[in-house]
Amino acid sequence: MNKKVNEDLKQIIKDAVQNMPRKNKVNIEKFPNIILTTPKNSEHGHLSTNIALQLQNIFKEKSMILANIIVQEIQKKDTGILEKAEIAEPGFINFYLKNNVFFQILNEIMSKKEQYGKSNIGNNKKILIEFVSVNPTGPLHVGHGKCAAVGDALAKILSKAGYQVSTEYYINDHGRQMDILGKSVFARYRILSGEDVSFPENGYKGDYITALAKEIIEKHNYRFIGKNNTETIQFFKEYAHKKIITDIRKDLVSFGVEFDNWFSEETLYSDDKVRPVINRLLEEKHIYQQDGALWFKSTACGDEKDRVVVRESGEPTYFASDIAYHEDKYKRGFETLIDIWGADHHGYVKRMKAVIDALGYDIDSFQVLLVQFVTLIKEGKIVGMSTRGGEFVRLKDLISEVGKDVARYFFLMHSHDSHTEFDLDIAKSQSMENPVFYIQYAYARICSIIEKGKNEKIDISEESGIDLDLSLLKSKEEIELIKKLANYRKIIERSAIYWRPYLVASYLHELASIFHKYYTEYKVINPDINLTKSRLYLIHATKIVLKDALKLLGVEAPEKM
RNA sequence: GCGCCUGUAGCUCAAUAGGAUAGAGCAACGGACUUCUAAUCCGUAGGCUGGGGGUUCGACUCCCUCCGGGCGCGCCA
Repeated sequence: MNKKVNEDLKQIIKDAVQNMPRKNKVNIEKFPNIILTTPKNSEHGHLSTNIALQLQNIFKEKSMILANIIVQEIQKKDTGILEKAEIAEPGFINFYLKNNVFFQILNEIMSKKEQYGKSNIGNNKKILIEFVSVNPTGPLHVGHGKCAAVGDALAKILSKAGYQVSTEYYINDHGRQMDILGKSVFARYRILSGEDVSFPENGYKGDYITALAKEIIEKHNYRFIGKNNTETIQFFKEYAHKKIITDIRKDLVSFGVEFDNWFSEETLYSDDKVRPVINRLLEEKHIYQQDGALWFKSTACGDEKDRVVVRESGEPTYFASDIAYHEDKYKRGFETLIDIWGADHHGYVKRMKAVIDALGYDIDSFQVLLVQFVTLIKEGKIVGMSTRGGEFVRLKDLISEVGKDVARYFFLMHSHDSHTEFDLDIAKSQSMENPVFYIQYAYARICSIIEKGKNEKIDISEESGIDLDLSLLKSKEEIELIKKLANYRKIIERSAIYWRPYLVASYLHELASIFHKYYTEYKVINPDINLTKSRLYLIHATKIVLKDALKLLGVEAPEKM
């Protein structure tokens, strides 16, 4: 329900509880939070509260009796929004709202347009979401796609919920992995040129490495043969790195994901940001020396063991960069940091939390969202996805097979917390098995009706609400639809608070479902002109919400299908 | 062995943060197009929520325990 109605009703309940006659003369020391829910079962009213159940222990009185007294108290005055209030076992109070409350929601949607559903729970807080951040040693695969979709949708949802959001991709372009990449491509180059050399044991074996080597042969011929020196390796490294990053960026763009910032690990060293923070932590005794290496005391935050930040060789670890990187995030003014990682990195969470603590920031201001693995199903069988062997399905291929919209929706339709299955055959089928088309179809149907209305010279705009007789919208299905539209803001907020983009996805499916039912049952354009106008107004509002929610997920809203 | 995630209809997943009769989609079966797009709608069937204990007005949800699945436990990133 819209905010004002919710607040008003809470106040009404609160007043009623405070004014109610008390048998046991109990004072309410701590007033319980009044919780209003929208019941699943429409027989339980439009809104419901469990306040009487919560109060029964405080008042030492049966909840049904309390509920009864509260309802009597509420009924003493006209609230303007309530049709009636009922009690139900074992002590719920169910509220039925007046119809004009619903009509106001339609007016609100039509006047606010895409601003409808916007919330301010974020309080303009600066929040940084870092996601994907795949090593630039190979192309993106399907598993990364899930992180990308979740991160991107979350950013949009948080922004709608009133946060000041920035997104970032962290490029690990510093450590040994980059050297291995350079050596891998060089080795492939030499093999292709006919040299009898063995491929490095720990090298990257994917076919993209071969493709890179071929590309270099085309551009530079065989001029690197016999020049097995650091300069050559450096060239191969930089070439491969640049090319892979470009491809990653391209794949992400075609997936509808664009970052506000690409942060290079290398710059942490070139700008000398690592050493100072390590020294500081050393002074503050969060880091100590042992066996010739520097160790960070992550056991302070429940980690299994302390972790090395600078090796015996004097070379800093990846972890050292991460300390500096996260400090830098705070220094840039972000109050909340969200990192989205694949579930295989979960062992890293505790040490990072310990870092945040040691740096002196609130441990809860740093949150990690672990995205569980995706199992890809093709023809009923599981498709292998080993990263090193190079036998994974690329995000690029997935997009070209099923399209951006379907791929994104499939990643977003379930909780990031659960291991999901991605069935390629269902995703490809343009049938009713596919929930994306189901939602888009609802949108297209609405567009089609509005178009037909225009052809018959019946046009509806936001101003027309004043002249309309919305009380004509009284069928169960119409009220259901409006109720769902009214719930939009709440879904955004919950989705933002618990970082669950899938709530928006399932909301969309439910909204589409209600619309489809309504569509089948009633004709929007019908002989009664006033009824037609009111119904057009309703579906127009539905269209606005559908489009906005789809936008949050990064899924297109086609006008025709 | 320790840690994180997970176990709900034949399958894929929900369940409003502890709420009312555990719900959707697919698959199965039976219906609905002369009408704004049938990529839709309606109906039938399908459940000891992995097992057992506990907490309370009330548990899929929280706690303990056991069993199963995924992932991780480097001076790799």
